[in-house]
Amino acid sequence: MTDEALATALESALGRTFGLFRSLSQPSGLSMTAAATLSTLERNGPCRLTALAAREGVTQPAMTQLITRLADAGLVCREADPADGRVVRVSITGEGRATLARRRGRRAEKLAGILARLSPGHRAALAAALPALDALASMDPTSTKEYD
Amino acid sequence: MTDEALATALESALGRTFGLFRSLSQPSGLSMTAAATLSTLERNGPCRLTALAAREGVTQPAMTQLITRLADAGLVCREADPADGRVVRVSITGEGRATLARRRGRRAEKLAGILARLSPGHRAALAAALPALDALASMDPTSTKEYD
DNA sequence: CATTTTACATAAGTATGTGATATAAAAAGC
DNA sequence: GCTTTTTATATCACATACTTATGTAAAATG
Repeated sequence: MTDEALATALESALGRTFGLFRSLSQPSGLSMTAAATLSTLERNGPCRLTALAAREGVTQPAMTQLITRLADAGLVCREADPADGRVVRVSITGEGRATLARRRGRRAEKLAGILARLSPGHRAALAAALPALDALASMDPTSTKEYD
Repeated sequence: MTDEALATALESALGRTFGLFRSLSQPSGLSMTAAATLSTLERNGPCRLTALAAREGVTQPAMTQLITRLADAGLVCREADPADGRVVRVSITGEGRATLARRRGRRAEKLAGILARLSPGHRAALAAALPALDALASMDPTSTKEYD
């Protein structure tokens, strides 16, 4: 399978999972961007605001606003960079981790119910692809670095 | 790996790919929900409005408005059901298919650039998981039918 | 030290979602 | 057959989370 064919098929499949993925959570609660941002912070540690915006595919003002909301909710913490007075370093708080864990538990429960209806072979294939999906999720869309 | 562990890991990985996935398209153009809805219509054929809403994880009013916008843009077509005067059957138009294909091409090109930076093993794992991802994408979040 | 660039904030507008409710057709009860 | 209830969609008012354009202050550049 060519890279181009893989990319096309993957774009299509992931795009179509979007609705299912959204239906895992009640409309109240964290937005997709908020959850993804918290996840990124949990996984990669403190991060600049602009880098977060690029990572999550939103504009810088959108990320400023999101971080303001998350900070007001106590889920993230903004700190000044001692070496550069312009930058804001954002990190996840304990409460942020706890919120994320609770959300993940609730969503995983629903997702498990859906996965149970897949064939065992499909479940095994998904399990085998987890490291690759994780690597894909960690890619920086702007970077040109090779091999995750 | 237990089903619960798979669900948790998958929820996390897919959630973190969200930002990358969004960054594949310019903010103008189809919204994620619009693209996913068109994809569903392309794949599954004509569909009731309420069924589409459930499928895409949005409320019925949201789907009514989305379909109105898509119909105004000529990407979908709403028809009355001859057998039931209440239902609206939505189908994708040729222009809808063309729009979707163009979008898919542009996004796949960007995604291919990102996939190229993954290890060959990871790419192979993703390719192997495509049928499973596709089956997952086709699951109805509300149904209880077994084995996709 | 003036100029440009970079990092973030603010403001105003827009798109897209929600909940509550209206309408009209079909199904159900009796 | 005529209410009553349910189902499918539409409409309305409002909330949220984006966008673009622009402002401000710190750092880098010449």
